[in-house]
Amino acid sequence: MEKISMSHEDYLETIVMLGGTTKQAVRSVDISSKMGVSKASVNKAVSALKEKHLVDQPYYGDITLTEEGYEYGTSVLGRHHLLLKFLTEHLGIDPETAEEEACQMEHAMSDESFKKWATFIKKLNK
Amino acid sequence: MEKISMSHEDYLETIVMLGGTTKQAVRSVDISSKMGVSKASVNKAVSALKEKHLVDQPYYGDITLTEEGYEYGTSVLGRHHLLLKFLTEHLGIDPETAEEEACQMEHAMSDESFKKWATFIKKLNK
DNA sequence: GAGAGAAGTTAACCTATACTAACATCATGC
DNA sequence: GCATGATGTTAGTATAGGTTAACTTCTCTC
Repeated sequence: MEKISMSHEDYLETIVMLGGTTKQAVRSVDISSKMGVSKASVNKAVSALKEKHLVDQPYYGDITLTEEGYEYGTSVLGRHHLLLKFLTEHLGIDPETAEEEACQMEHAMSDESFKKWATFIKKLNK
Repeated sequence: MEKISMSHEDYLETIVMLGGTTKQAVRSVDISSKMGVSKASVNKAVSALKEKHLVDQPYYGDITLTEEGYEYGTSVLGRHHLLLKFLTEHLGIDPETAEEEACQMEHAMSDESFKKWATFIKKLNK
């Protein structure tokens, strides 16, 4: 899986958060309001993600994920949840701050490292 | 302390890594080679940091940090070391990967959170 | 089925950050 | 003390990611 920019990772993650899959479509305007960016920005990002075959979207139509896009978005969201859990439950950081920090940190974690994080956190819970 | 961009944080951090303080000057070309960016990029970034009173530099002269710049750079470097230690020693991530990931994550940690991280890691070592 | 408002698109623009190339200044060896 | 190579500066360019404003298309209600 080719690495994409943090910004593009955020778009994929948001689409998954909104329930997007290869079947379930998501509206541009919902991405826009969820992320707090303009409709134009979503349009631009989605066009780029189309080029990379990570999302599909017909002209003036709703957005679905490709297999690869779904996998990518899901993995980003997984890292997000893991980090959020760690920051709040184990470090005691307040939820809003943890949310922000997880949002940044999730982009800096490789698949390899994710596994190690997961193992570590599992052990902590025992 | 006003928050600056990740890129500018990297420049301050690098200056501290190279031994820069309020007294000890650092050369532009050394920042350039350490960071792997062009001399022109260093010049631009340093100019911006001068405007923010985080570094000092006379025309064609070497770079020193202001009190505030030193404090900022030191704190970024501290977060870097903490994360690197955690990623390598506790998660078992290999040093190169850990270095890269710490480099990204360090920008997503507030002072508040840093303290919590430090406390947590101290406990792990007991 | 036509009009109005919501949603999507496009064009033009802005900022941050990088680059290269050309130029200016410094500093060292002879 | 001056030429040359190293260092610093500036100008012009590119790309990524965002914006607003104007336009197109869709959809829902009557």
